[in-house]
Amino acid sequence: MSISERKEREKESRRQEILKAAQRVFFRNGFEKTAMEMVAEECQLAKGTLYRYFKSKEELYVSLVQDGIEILDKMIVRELQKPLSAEEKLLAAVKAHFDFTQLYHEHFMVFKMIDVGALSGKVDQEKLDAIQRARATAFERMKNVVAEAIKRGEFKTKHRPQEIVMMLWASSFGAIMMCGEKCQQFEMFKEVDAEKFVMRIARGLIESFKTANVAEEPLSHRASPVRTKKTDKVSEVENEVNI
Amino acid sequence: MSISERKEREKESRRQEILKAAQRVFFRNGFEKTAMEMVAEECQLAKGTLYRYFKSKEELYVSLVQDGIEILDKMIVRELQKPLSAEEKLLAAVKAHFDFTQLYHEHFMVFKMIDVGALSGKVDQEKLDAIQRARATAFERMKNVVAEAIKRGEFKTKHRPQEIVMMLWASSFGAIMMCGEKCQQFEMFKEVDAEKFVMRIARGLIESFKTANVAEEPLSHRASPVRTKKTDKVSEVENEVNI
Amino acid sequence: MSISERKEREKESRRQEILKAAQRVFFRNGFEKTAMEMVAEECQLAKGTLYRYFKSKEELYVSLVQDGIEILDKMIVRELQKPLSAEEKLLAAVKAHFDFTQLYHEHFMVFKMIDVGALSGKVDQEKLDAIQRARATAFERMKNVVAEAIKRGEFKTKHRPQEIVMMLWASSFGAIMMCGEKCQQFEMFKEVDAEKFVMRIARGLIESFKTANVAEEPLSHRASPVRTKKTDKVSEVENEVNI
Amino acid sequence: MSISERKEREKESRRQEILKAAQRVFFRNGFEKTAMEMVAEECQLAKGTLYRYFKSKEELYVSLVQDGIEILDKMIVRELQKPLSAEEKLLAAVKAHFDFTQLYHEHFMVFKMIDVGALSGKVDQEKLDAIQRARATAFERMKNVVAEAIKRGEFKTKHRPQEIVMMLWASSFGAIMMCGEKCQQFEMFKEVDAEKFVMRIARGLIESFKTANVAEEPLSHRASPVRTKKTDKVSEVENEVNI
DNA sequence: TATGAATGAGAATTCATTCAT
DNA sequence: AATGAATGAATTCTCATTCAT
Repeated sequence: MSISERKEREKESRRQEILKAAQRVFFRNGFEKTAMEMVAEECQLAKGTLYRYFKSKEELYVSLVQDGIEILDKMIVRELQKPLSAEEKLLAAVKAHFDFTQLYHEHFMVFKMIDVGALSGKVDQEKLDAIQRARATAFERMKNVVAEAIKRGEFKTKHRPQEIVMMLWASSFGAIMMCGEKCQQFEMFKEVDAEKFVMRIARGLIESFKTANVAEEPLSHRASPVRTKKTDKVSEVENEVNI
Repeated sequence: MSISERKEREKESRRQEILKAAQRVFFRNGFEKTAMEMVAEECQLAKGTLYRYFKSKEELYVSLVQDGIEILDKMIVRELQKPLSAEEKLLAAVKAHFDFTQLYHEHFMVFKMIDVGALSGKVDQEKLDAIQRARATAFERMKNVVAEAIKRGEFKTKHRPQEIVMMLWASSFGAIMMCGEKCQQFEMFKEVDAEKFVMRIARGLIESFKTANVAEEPLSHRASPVRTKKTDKVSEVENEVNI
Repeated sequence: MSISERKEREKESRRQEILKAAQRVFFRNGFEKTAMEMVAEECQLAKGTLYRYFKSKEELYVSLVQDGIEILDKMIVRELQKPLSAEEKLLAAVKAHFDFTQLYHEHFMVFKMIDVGALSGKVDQEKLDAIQRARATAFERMKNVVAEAIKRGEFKTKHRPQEIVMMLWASSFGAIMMCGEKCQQFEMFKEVDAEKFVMRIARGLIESFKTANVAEEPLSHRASPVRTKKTDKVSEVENEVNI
Repeated sequence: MSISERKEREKESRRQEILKAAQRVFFRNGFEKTAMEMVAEECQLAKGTLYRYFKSKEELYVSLVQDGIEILDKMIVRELQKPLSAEEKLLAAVKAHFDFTQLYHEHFMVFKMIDVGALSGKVDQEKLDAIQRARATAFERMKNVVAEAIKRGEFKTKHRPQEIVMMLWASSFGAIMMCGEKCQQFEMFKEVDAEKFVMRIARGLIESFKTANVAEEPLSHRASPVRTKKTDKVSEVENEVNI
């Protein structure tokens, strides 16, 4: 067995090497601007070899994501298992999310591309669904933490636990994204300490769940879309704005 | 003069037509998957003609972004000019940001996708700078609103006005993005009313600027980077996580 | 109009040029061994240009066939319209078929590949069907000739007209193929005069339709397949044969 | 010796296994669309192993052909040895040819597809010569049968024995091919009983060798090629045809 | 002897950009 | 100014063959 075992392990380790290289290259250039040739060069292999391990460029890319999700999930779950208050747990989870993005910067880039929808159509929906499911796990745990906090009276919010987690997640995500190196939207974000920035937002938000200061209305049931004047004519837009 | 004037106006209007078409197509397909041919078809012009108005695909794309930013900027500034409290103004600004994304969905898509890094060299730096400047305007106005609020004691935060705005902006951005149709990350975001969701986050955050409940530490001067153990070896990562 | 007309004509003539070049190259090398690059070189165009006229290698190839069928069809129909006896008409049709294969050698190659099944799966079935239909026309006319000959007593055969034409066609086809330059099955075929060879077979066969010498049984309704001992084991085969 | 003998036998049997597998796969997909990997899988061996037995893909393919030819040859010769009239022998030979194509369908497929020209350089000339020689054997015997028939007055033809066999062979080949499952040329061939169809043609042709009804001119020495107007200009062709 | 990982030349196709008309 | 035919570099993916183990 040891012989086939060793081969198996070698094969896996080669797979990992490719993933590592792919990470670096995809990160530097983005999905579209990365050629398989570049990945091959990065890991000192021939182009064809990549296809022994991943059946297409997309598959390679998505594998990156799957690996990443598992890591993120573990990092968050680990925090949630610690004996802390709900607030502390949630903050720890946000911190884990943040740490993940810093430690595994490249993985985060890949997430972002998915979130931005840049991959839909390019990859088997099946595979994307699998990622969705994997991603939901950490989310589920956080929901439980919130549910208990509400039950215990630690949180006074009228929102459903799921909504609480969504708010936390969405704002952290935005914060992390804005502070990212590649995000060129605003120069000024370069000046802040990303971690503190993210955590401050989370704390602020959580505070609003503990007190009953903020007027809360139900968030679900997407009432009526604001988007009444859907238009794509630039000129009309201009007028509208100027009035 | 009237003859050259008319020509000028015609030229501009043709430019706008191209931009409109480009918007639609870039939105539908993303930057990479959009061929100039497609844009040409969409606006019933020949491919070659596009190059009379925009010197490259990238330039066309960036012009789209610039237009969008200007619109967004105007929408925000308009709100800030209204006679409201600081909190109300900020909420109105967030609302304007949200409305923009709904009204000018395509423009927002284009924003999200932009990776300015990939454009340098392909687009005049001048143009890129113009975008940065445009983006900064609304931001600046919001900063002023916050500065006054702090001065008046409406906000009790220790953070600098700029940081307040950044927090607001980042979390709104994250919220809007997560609720976007193309965002594949979590199904559950489809269930919420995007506007209420975004505004609830903003209100929660602003609340934390008004009270002094949240422990605040300086955000700026990225003290020491968290990212000490930068690594790209997936296997090591596993270990790290499991301990 | 003359301007767009001229352009139209130029476009068509360019298309024809490509077809001509493709014919030569596909003939020299066969479908699989022909690279688009080679076709491009042959007609002094860039690779990409080919794709303006034919959307894929297969499409280019099949277009060759379609053109060829039309020509063949015309050649045969022309013969059938002459005021001749049934026998003479059929012989003239066979001769036309033969002439076609000599004059448009390349086209014939393409037919052969279709007949051999080398294309199925590679080209839209729809397109192949269109070819079938086109091909059936000449056949239909020949059937009518035979039908009349039988009615008039010129032919004494008990077979249906369709079967007569099939026999004639099949044996001519085999003869033409065997005499083909590329057919390496037998050296000796190089020694005969292809035309005489083909015509001699046709005459012999037709003779057997005129006299009632040959025992004729119904050809239709594929009775029971001979293939009882289907096997693909080479070794068993050997044994079977040796006994 | 027994040990090296056993080895030898094992080696040969392994070779046969590979051939069997190759047959199946080449038949299913054709030469070009068959990857060595597929053959390897089919016979549960590693790709590299195939190269111990056949020095290239082409060589493997040609070996298949060679095997097939030998089988066909044996089948025909067996018939010719029976105590029958010349006509009966020839018909039996045609029947054997037909049976071969039904029994060893895959082999026949391989025959049909072979384009020996494409193989020169990739396969030992020696091997190609062996094939030519193998093919000639059955042919030679049939020639002898015909020669005797002519001498005995059973056949009244003026053609040389070789030509008679060629005619028989070519028309049978065409008939068999047209009735083949993969032949896309004409739907109608599906309706006939292939065996009866082939045999009817053969009988008709042989009949014309027995009587002196058909005007016979020498077939050999390809007098003057018909193909005088060799052209590859499609447009000229059109004109030619329409006149 | 058998394996199967690695190779790298090569093929089809796309598309931004140019330029003659 | 507008056109759209032509270009050819670039990209993804395949697969026959080799070779270290």
